[in-house]
Amino acid sequence: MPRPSEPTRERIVQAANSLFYSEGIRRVSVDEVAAKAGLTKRTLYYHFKSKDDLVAAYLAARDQPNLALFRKWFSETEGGVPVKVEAIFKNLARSARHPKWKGCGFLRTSAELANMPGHPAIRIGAAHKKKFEDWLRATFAEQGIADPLKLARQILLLLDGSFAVVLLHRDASYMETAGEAARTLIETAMMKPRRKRG
Amino acid sequence: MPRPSEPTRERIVQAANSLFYSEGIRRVSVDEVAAKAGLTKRTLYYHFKSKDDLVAAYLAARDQPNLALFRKWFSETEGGVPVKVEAIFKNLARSARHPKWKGCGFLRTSAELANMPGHPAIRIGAAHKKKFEDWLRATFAEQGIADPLKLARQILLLLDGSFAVVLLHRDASYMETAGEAARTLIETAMMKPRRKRG
DNA sequence: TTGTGTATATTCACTGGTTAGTATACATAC
DNA sequence: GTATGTATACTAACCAGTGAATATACACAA
Repeated sequence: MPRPSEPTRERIVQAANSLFYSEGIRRVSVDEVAAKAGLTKRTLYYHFKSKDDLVAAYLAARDQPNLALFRKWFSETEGGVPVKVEAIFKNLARSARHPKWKGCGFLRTSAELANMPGHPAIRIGAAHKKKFEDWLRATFAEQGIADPLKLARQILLLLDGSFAVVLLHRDASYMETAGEAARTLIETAMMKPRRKRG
Repeated sequence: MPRPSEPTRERIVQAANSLFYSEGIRRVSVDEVAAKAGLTKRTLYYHFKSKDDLVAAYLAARDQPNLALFRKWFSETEGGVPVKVEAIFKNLARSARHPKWKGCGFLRTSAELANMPGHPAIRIGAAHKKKFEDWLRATFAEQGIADPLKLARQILLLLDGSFAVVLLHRDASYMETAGEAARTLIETAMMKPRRKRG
């Protein structure tokens, strides 16, 4: 049944997403992913050439939705940039309190595959974080902040730090603490040598 | 050969440390650890009741040495607290440039075992980070900083964020960026409502 | 000094289960 | 009648944990 041909691959990626994210990549077998998608392993291997390929597809599918969510949280918040960025952390804290939350899929994958530095999935994760960093950098540059890249990286460090710390302690309040730090850093940067305005 | 009885267990933990850190917990088999320690799997299971037990011992062995290193980097640096804390990040960046560096063992373990929230190894990791946080908090409290716990957590977030980001991008300069952010946050906190002095 | 028992420490060989990936055949659509 | 897509059944390797036996050190009795 070739059918529209896309739903199958899509279903596999969704099953992979659900299982890899909640159980870990090495913990989940290809058979389990196939079963969750409602088909056989052999069919899965028709659509993906290897488990590594499937892992890469799993992360690639998380890239745009994640970025869109951050942008949405930013733009739907009233106020200046410091407050809008802090809102991302507050929303993230709310997500992190959900029992099914298990940290950042990109970071957990890079931790699990730390012995395979060139792995495609790690490249996808790195590109994802670079996109976020660049979006922040552009946002800060619009504000006339002196070194927008440095500030963007500092915010990214706080964000990824909160993913790691909250996963370890299962205490989402660290995310709000990170948000405060982010706001402080942005405010400090905006006070200094402004060229445009805030 | 009972012998002093300690070197064997010690050798096993060191072998586990080397393999789990560089390859990942789920990637390394108990047989591999035993082989690296120069004995049989059955002997390993005489000293440890399960692989989970061995994983916990692996992290427990990293706890004190890691903390001692941070304290050493702090105390051997000349200057005020902001500079001394920044020195931790600079030293960490130097470590991270070593090819065998693979991030923070505690964080990587919590990422790999994210589906087992109560795992003993995760508890050990959480306790380790709490010790570091508390040492920072005490240090900041001595400086008369208004909310030393909050500041300590913000520094911790930057530290763990740099572990995660540097592992993903393999770019240790993020650690120096995190150090600058830490210094900024500490300086900002010290400027405000000081009670003692710096 | 010699024999004997017991706790400690180690090995060999095995079990039962899992896993990534494949050879082959079958079905459907156009 | 060929492309696409799916399933059955298999391989070869790996892996956590165990059963049974053995070796050593040492305490104590003869």
